[in-house]
Amino acid sequence: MKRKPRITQQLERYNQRLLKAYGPQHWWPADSRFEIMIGAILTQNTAWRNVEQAVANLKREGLMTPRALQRVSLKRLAAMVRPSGYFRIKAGRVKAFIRFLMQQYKGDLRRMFSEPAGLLRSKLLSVKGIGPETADSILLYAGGIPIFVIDAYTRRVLSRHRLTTSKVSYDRLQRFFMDHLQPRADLYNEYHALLVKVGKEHCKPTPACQGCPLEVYLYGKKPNI
DNA sequence: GACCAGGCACATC
DNA sequence: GATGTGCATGGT
Repeated sequence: MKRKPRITQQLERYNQRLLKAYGPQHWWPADSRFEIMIGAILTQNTAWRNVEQAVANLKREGLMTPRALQRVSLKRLAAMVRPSGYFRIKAGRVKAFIRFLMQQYKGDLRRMFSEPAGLLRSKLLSVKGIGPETADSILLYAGGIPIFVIDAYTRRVLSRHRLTTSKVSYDRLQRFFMDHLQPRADLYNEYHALLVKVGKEHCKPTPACQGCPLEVYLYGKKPNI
């Protein structure tokens, strides 16, 4: 059996360390695929606890369905998502996504996710307010499609460990993971969630590396990309 | 009060 | 392609 490339071994070692330290994260926390997609928009550059309040508002008001969100006024929607910040922007983004979902797939998620993944990704990216991270979160966490999600934590953890440079592009960093790991949705799901976890615990802007499960000897010397 | 949080669009060079 | 700015709430 062929020996695995060094980077693959290193990325797998990181995953094993994090899994051992924190256990499965069971992402995405939501009651439905639709709720995951709305949450993906609302959590843009925002702490998840704030999103929880906005999501709770929507559910309490019976708005967590494509039809209901299609009908609700922009003003009322903005009031509902207010706790998640950027509330006027995000209300517009949710509306834009709902328009896309209704026009392209008649609000049917099964129809949406039966599209070829690459085509669906590019269509999602064409919706105003859906960028690479939000699109990939929808594909991976709502669609179960094996695509690696990159976020600010992923960047910070890897660059602090000198696996990558700090300003590597989204697409390159995503390719870095996907070129060296098996294309498995369950693996990508947990790995990304664990990177967020260790980011929250230890890889803050001001490092708190004491007790981090990714110990110092795992640090590389030269960035791979 | 400062800083941060599971981005994105848009203007400008 | 890189860099800068506006968008906004809520917790530490």
